[in-house]
This record gives sequence, C-alpha cells and structure tokens, in this order.
Amino acid sequence: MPEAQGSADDGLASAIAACRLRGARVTPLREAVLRTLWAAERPLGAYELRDQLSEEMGRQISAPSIYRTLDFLCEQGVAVRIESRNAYIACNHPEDDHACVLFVCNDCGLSSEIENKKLERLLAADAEALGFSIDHRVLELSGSCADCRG
Amino acid sequence: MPEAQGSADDGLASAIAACRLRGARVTPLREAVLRTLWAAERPLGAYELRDQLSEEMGRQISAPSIYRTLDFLCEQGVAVRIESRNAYIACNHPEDDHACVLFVCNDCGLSSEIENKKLERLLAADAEALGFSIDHRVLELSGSCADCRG
DNA sequence: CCGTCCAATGCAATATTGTTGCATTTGGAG
DNA sequence: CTCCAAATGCAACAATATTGCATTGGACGG
Repeated sequence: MPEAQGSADDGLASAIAACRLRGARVTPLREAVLRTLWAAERPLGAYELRDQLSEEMGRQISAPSIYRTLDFLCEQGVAVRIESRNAYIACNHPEDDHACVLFVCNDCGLSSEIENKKLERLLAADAEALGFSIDHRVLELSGSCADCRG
Repeated sequence: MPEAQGSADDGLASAIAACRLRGARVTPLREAVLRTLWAAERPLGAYELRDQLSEEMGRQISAPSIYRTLDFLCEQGVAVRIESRNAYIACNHPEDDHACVLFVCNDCGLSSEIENKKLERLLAADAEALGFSIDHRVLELSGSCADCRG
C-alpha cells in the first residue's frame, strides 16, 4: 500500500493530472491499471493485474497490453517496478526523480518509499570515485514491517 | 568481471575454501559454475551458464541443476544474483555480510561491488525509523563505467 | 568391505514472466 | 470528415524459473 499522503484517490487523481500536464494520453486502460495499483495493498504482478482488470472490464486484457501500460506508467513516474519481485506499485511522488529507497514487507507486502538525500550523496560519491555514470538505480530492501514483526 | 583482487584463480580458490570450511560440499558442477562465473567478464544468465557448461562438460546440464547450483553458491555467499538483470556474478568478498552496492555497466557488463559503511548506517537508520527489520537488500546501480563512457 | 542414508543431480514437464509482429481501433489535428 | 500517429487486440513465442520424482554417488557406521 502506498504510504498515506492524502487518500489513494487523491494520489490517483494527481498522478493522472501529472501525466496529462506532460501531454501524455491517459486512456481508460491506463487509468484502470493505475487505479488498481493505488487500490492494492501490495505490489501486483503483471499477470495478476491482467486477471483483475479482465474481470473488472468484462473482457480479456492481454499480457502485452498490460506490459505496455506498465511501461508507460513507469516512464511517467507514476508507477514503479520492483525488480526483486517482478511486481509493480503506484508511486506517490511523481514530481521528484525517484531517488528513493523502497522497503517491502515480505509478509503483508506493505511498500514504503523513503527519500534520503544523504544516501543519494553517498551513492553519487561512490559513482564519482569509480568514474561511473548512473542511469538507473534499484534500492529495494525486503523484510518485516512494524505491524508484521509482532 | 569481478574487480581485481589477486587473480580470478585466487578468488575462485578462496571461495571454494570458504565453502569447504563451512562443511559444504563443493561438487564438480558447483565448482564448474563458480569457475565460469569467475572467468566471465560480465553477469551471466542461468541459461547462458547452462549452455556454456553443457559444452564444457560434454553433456547436457539441465536448468534445474543450474538453478540449484546458483542457489547454493548464493547461500554460501560466493555468488550474487543481480535482480535487475536476472543474472549472476561471482562474489569476491564471501567473508563479510554482502552489505555492498553493486555497479553494473550497461555496455560492457563490468560489475563492481563497493562497500560503504556510512551508507549501511543510513539504511539501518531509515529501517529503524520505520520499525522495519531488513532481511535482504538489493542495491543495484546501472549505467556506464569509466571505460565505456569514452 | 558392505550396506545405509542423505545430499546432489538428472530429467521431463510445467509454471511464470516478458516480448514480437502485425492487424485494428481510437482520438486528435488540420 | 479525413488523415495520421498512438494505443490496443491478438496470436504466437521467447526467456526465466520451478516442481516432482527417479537415480547417483559419497560419507559414515558397522
């Protein structure tokens, strides 16, 4: 579940608005996928989304459609792929550059994106020292969230 | 290519020794997979390993054997799976706890594992603040290495 | 040396995840 | 309205990963 920051509806609405501002087309399928991600309480796989949306929309949605839609949403910065799970979540800070750390609970799936500027600086310094130019970062920490640690 | 630190042979030998010290069985297949990873100049996929080893060993190695072997090597800390690529590399510091950052060049595949204690502390602090207990970390940065930036 | 046992491997089938190519539809610009 | 490009539908397929069960092989006690 994307961490609280207004309601999921607010998040969805502002994500859609952000896409439109950039001139991107928010089609019914794209909106439905994003809505499903916002409503989910955990990361969803592509085929899970396909099944759920096929039911919701009363017709078969194909895997390629789902993947293309997810690509679009990730490019727009309103969804994020979790590499270590082959799954996706809605992203609640489309404005910044996704320089965040993702905590994912193995138990309930709760996913929290945390920004940490100091950490960014350390990574940038390491990259600099190596002469490495960073295109894409994957920072995923899995374990147990506060609720599930019982 | 695992970064220089003695020769690849030294790395391979010490990785094998480390496994044996723990009482783990280092079979011909396990050794061959690890040797191939050490010799590779880039991360290798499971099926790539299967094909290469099938040729080397003069018989068909099956996918399950490869996956089981890779699981073993990762558990032993002598190999690492790169989640963002579905690929594996040999690990050159089986001694510590794999609290490292991995830089992977999109161009040549060069993979450098960097330790960064400050970064570890920051992540631990974020986790603490969330009440989150970390099981597994994935820190993978892809981009262009110094040589490929030309 | 022999038998027993268990970990490791072989192997076939299958599941899951992701992609390609091409036809068709849709929505917006002119 | 017409045209164009983007989006979607769809079938086939490719790549990655797992399951279940049979077989092998080495370690160890006798």
